[in-house]
Amino acid sequence: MSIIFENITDLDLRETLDCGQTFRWKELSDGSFCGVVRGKTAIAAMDGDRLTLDGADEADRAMWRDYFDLDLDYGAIKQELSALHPVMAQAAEFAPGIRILNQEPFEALISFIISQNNNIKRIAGIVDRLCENFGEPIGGTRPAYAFPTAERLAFLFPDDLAPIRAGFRHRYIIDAAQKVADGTIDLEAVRAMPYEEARAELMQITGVGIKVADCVLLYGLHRLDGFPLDVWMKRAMAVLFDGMSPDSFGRYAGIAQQYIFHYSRMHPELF
DNA sequence: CGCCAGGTTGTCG
DNA sequence: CGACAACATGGC
Repeated sequence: MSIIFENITDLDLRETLDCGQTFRWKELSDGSFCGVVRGKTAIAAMDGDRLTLDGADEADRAMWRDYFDLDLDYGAIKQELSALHPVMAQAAEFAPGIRILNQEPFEALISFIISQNNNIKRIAGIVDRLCENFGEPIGGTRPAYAFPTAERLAFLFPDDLAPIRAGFRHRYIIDAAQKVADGTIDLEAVRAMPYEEARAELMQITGVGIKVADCVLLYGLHRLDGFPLDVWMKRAMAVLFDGMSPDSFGRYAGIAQQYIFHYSRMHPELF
C-alpha cells in the first residue's frame, strides 16, 4: 500500500528532512527516506513532481498532506521573502525544496530540548535511542518505533534514561513530559496563543529557554512567524543581514529562518 | 587531545 | 540585569 501525491512543487526530501528540523528520517541507499510520523511509518520518495509514500495507508492521506505542508504555496512565499534581501534570495535558491514540516508537538518539544548544546548527528542518535527504549513498536517490514508519549516518560527517573545518553538533559525531558502529561502545559492551547504568551508558557519547562521554545512553536506547532536564533542564525544575522531583525521577515519569518539556517550551515566559510 | 555542538541554568558581581 | 562557568556526551 502506498499514497501518491501528484504535481508537488517546492519539495526536496533531502533538503527538507535533513536540514535540522526533524531527526527521525533516514536516507536509504536508493535516495528515498524512511521515517515515522504520528506512529505511522512510510518510505518517502520524489520522482519529478510526484511524491510517493510507500507503506502509508490511504486513510492517512490528509495527515501526510498536512505533515509535508502541501497546501501552502512555498513558491509564492519564496518570492515574497527573496524580495526582502539579496542574501535571502540566495539562501532560498540554494535549497528551494525546503518546507516546514508539521511535526508532532511533543516530539518537537523533546527533540529540541535534546538539541541544546549538542550537535545534529548526536541529537539524532539520542532521539533514536529514546524511541527504541520507550516508544511503541510498530509492525512492518523493518523495525520501527513511535515517538514515546508524555505519559510514558512522565514517571521515569533521570537514571532510567541512561540508555539514551542525553546527559544533563534527562531531567529536562522528564520535566517536560510531566508538565504535558498532567496538563500543566496544553500544547494545543499553546498553538493558539499570542506569540509571547505561547513562548512564556513553554518556558515554564526546565530546560526550555527562548530558542527551544521558538523551535517548538515553529516545528511542532507550525507557528511560521517563529524565528529561532541559534549560533548559526546569530552569526548570519550579524554578518549577512546587518540591519534586519527577525520581525522584518514578516509572517513567514520561520520559513526564511530555515532557508538561512541551512544556507549558513552549508557555507561555514562565510563566517 | 581539545574544541565545539540548532542552549539553559544557577550564581555572582 | 548582564556576564559566565557548568553541564554529559560524543563528533570531528
